[in-house]
Amino acid sequence: MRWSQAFIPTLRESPADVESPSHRLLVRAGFIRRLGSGLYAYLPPGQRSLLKIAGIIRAELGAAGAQEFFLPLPHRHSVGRDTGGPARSGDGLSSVEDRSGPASAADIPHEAAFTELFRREIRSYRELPQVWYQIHAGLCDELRLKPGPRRLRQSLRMDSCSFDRDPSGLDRSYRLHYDLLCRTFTRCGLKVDTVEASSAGTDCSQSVDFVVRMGGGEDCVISCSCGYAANLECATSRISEVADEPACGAPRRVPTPGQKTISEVAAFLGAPATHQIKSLVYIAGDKPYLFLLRGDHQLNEAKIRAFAGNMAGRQARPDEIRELFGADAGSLGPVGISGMPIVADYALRGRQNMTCGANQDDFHLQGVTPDVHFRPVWADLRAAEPGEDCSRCGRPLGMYRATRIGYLRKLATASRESGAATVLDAEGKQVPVAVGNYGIDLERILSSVVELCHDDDGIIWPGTIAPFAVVLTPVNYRESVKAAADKLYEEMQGAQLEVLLDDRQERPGVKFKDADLVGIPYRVVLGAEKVSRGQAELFERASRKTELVDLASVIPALQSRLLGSVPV
RNA sequence: CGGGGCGUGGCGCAGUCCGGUUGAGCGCGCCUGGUUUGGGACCAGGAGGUCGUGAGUUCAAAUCUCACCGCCCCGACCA
Repeated sequence: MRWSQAFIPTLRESPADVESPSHRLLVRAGFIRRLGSGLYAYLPPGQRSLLKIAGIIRAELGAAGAQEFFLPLPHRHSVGRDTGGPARSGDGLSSVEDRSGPASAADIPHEAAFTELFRREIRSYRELPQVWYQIHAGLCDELRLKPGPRRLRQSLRMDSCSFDRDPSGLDRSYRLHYDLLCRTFTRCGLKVDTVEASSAGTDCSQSVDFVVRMGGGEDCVISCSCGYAANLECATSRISEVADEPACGAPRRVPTPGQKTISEVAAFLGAPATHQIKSLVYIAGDKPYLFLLRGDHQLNEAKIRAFAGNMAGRQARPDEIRELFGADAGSLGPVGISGMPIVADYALRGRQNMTCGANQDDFHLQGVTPDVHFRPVWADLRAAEPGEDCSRCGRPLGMYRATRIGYLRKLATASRESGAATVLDAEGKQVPVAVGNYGIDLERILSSVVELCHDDDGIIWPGTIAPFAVVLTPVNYRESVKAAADKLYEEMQGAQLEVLLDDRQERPGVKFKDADLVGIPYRVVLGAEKVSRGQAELFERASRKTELVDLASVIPALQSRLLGSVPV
């Protein structure tokens, strides 16, 4: 490609509203442009890199025996309804309206389409295992969009499904994908961590996220030196012990005028936060839920989804709380409450003689004992926090921010009913198939690499996903230098090197700055003096080191370096 | 969905409070000519704007009012 003909619109200055270094560099280097909130166009350099990533994924999946599909995007109601359930507002699915009907889900989970095909076409256990995948632009109805290429209405991703005849087969498919994702990320130049992921809402028995550590990441990971690592959404920690005074008789109602928060009540009644019950009301699917925690603990909202029909709950409004409890939020408690589920965190189990709201403004109850004065459902609701003790080894937990770029899920076969994929086993009986889901987000790979691999001058691509392998930079595109550049350009193309010839009528400084910004791994510089001696400069972007090479050995030198830079 | 902010050549901004000498400017980029040519050159000339859209107030609106649209931030936390 000749740079004079290429569309690589580099910018000297940064646009406003950049949210991260990767966002700024991808825009400045001409890889992406925003077309709307959460909508980014990938320009030719960006598309080239995305295709490189897709190529790596296809190669790894192909080597593992997976087969690629091309699935339709705007499914009608019928597809996915059986298996994926109806599209609900706020469930992360976009919807569209068209001539053939009212709003229909525009983005049924890929496993719904795969499962549909499987049910129609696969009959016998002898046809298993199957691993099916597609690489496509999926839609996502983000509640909160952010500028930058990581929270999008649309994202390019790989989704795959494995179908096995039994759990041990699923174990193999899962392991296959685990290894394959690891190799894919490594080849893209990323170091990844695997962390336990929330299984809420996805109905799965095992769930792992692949994440890249980075400051601006949208996920939090709780981790421990013993190897425990989990997404904050599902992380746990050891519950600190609290000693209780023995309970005596029925709860006592005490006046607490104007005392609403946990800390106010603690000061007023002398009841420490650890001896209080925190009562939180959520509404999900028009139904109220009462969640109880120890006063010093925080609710993890991701964990409550399992109790709210997997729907996104919201905190109840003040008017709803008053209608349900006859009191305001500062005076709520579980005693005497019926007509709604009461879910209590494990940290309250076995406790006694605690303090909570009396469901009457300005009054609290003391001497309340769970399982005696109210009967909750027990669950893990508490948000783990850094500094608490690891539930495995007892050492203090750490936390870091990260971006999720891939996942593995084993679907729970037992709970799959009418929509389940089945086959006939050796005895001719219908048996459920063990299904796994796996995914990779290609755009996040791209932006994560830039986030982690750049310097003040621009992007530093790993050779595997760079838009071009080498940029050929004649200092002046004239006379002997032009002749040498044209000749070398032809030879590089003949050698299958992805070369960009900077034939623009620009000063050398502009060419160097642009090449650094775009981040092309190698640069071959041709200047009049060196060319007259049959030499060229070979510049490596990552190390910023230059060496003199004979013109005749430029191509072999590049080839050996590029091969060396490809891991696995 | 709630609260706040912004919208001025391709990009970044000033001007808006206090309506009128501002024929709407500046930096970067872009075009032409010339001088340059190893890390974002210089000189001269030039193109490019429904001041987000629509209505209103006024002798007069980028500037004041209302509505709508778009975008950004914060909150509700989503894959």
